[in-house]
Amino acid sequence: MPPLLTEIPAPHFNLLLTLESGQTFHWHPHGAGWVGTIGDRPVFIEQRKNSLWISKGADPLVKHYFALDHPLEKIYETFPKDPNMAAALDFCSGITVMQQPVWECLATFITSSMKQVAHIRQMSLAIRKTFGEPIVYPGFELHSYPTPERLAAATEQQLRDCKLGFRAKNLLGTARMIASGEIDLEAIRFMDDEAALAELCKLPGVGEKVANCVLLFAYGRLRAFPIDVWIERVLREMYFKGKRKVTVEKLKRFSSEYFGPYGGYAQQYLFHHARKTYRSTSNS
DNA sequence: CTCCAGGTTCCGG
DNA sequence: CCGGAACATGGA
Repeated sequence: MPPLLTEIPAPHFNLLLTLESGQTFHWHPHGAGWVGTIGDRPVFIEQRKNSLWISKGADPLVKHYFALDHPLEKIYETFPKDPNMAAALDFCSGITVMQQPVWECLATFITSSMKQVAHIRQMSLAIRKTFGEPIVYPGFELHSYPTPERLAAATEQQLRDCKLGFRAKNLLGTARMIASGEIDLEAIRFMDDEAALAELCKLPGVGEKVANCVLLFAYGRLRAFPIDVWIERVLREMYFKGKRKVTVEKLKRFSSEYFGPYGGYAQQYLFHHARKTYRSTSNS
């Protein structure tokens, strides 16, 4: 076990569920905990009951990254009271919507289109290893996520070698627009949700779904509601069963109202619940 | 082998 | 405006 750990309180938080909920893709199991990077720092983190034991000095980073200040109990009170939401909450209680570095989150979700979580992880780790800076942690080869400038200087073929396929062109194009200053990720912080969404969608490979993931997982816009294949399935089966001609537009309008001010939380819980229970309950 | 995966973009009607 | 197809790759 790593030396020099600090204990910080984390009531209501569930580290295992949060790391497995498809928000981030680069953490490695280590002993009873995990090793990974937050920004350019190596961090060990392990949960014991209502506490986290983390690398000494990493408190501020960990608290922010895992959003330990989110008032989960109050957030749950805002969820709609229906059987589907109740089942998802029961299954996912303790998951936080994380606050990841913006560029890292954006780049990772650009590579996520039409990919399973396991594949996203492979691509993410390959990009880090190929282009990122080595980060020292005994027993692991950690790397930072490469900057937009670093990826902007890469070739499309180098990115394809990281198994990105057609996504390589999108990630490269986005990295170049950000490195050149054409799009300013920091300026987006000060925009309202609608303007921020539109700005992100100017980037190649970024549509509404990816943009909403970035708004939710990196910009802390907890109302953002990404609709992917899983959520679309859940919405149609749970809330529009048997209805004809339910357009995606209809689903968007419904979910933006129905799930309330913490719609992004509701979405994340519905997503994780559906993904983990689909095969075992729907058919076999 | 076939199907599908935390989509986006472009094209024809 | 709309539905459909192309786009790469690898688990299940």
